[in-house]
Amino acid sequence: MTGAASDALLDGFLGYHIKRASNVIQADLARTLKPFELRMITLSALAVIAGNPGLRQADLAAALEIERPNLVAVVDKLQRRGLIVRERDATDRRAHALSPTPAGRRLLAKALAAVHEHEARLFGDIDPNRIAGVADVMRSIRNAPRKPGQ
Amino acid sequence: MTGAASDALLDGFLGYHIKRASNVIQADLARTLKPFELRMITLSALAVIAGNPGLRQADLAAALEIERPNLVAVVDKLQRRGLIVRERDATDRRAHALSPTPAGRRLLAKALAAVHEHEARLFGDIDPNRIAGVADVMRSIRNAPRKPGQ
DNA sequence: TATTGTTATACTCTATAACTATA
DNA sequence: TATAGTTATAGAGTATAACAATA
Repeated sequence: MTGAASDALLDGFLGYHIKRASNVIQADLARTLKPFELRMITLSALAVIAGNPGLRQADLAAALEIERPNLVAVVDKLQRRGLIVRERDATDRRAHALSPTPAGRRLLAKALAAVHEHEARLFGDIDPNRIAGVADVMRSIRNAPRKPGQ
Repeated sequence: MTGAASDALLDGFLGYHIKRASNVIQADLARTLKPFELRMITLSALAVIAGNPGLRQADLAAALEIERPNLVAVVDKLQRRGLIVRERDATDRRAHALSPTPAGRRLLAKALAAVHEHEARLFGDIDPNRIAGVADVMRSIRNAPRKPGQ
């Protein structure tokens, strides 16, 4: 046997299709964000900080559903680049309040515009109503009951 | 600022929603497949081999769109567990022909049944017509024009 | 006692260059 | 020259345990 192989046994699984599409999107987005020296997670963090100035790292981690330890390097990088400021919370000295700098807001705006172009390239042929429907399904998956860890 | 943070700046991006859902699915699927000692990629490879007995590794890599080097360990593992056989192709001695063993087919059937339960848990509340529509969109994303690498 | 941020660590996933053996 | 499979390697992404400072 040689040539194109069928994935018929996997075709009935939505998770398989989502994973395949997610890989394509991730690879294309990485190239799109490279000129900005941003990655998907760094951009997401910057966007949530810009949309919620003064929030704590724990709230950011919860909003993006990433583990707190994995956020440290991301926030460090944004701070070192002068895109956000990290200040001690006056009322709770354990917490760090995160806010975007003007430079952070400017870079975010440019990067989001590039992501728009990237999505237009990848999703441009798809009916906007279908896209909205897909987004709804993705949101409901996020809220679905999950298997408890052992 | 404390408490739930908004991701409003990211809400308009389909890629963001797909990534978030994909993470949830991946985590739940990993727990589902743990008793079988399979991961998403190992199961996918086994399923494609079972659906295309005798195919070459290069064809398997193309079918799953993963790099050839990353397939080696996956195929090794399946072979060491006696789930597939790897034979030299008679007409092209460079190539390896991959086929499932009876044990491989049995484990695949059990694992696919578990994945069905996992998808019912995650997607059970979603209208089947919408699920089919989402799968269509995911397939079209796979075929979308991509940014060339630098 | 519990929580915030952190360090250390490990495992998985993905990508690239270079090698070997065959064609 | 080109292709199939492999080795080595590096970079991201993700998860868990444990610690210091603070509540």
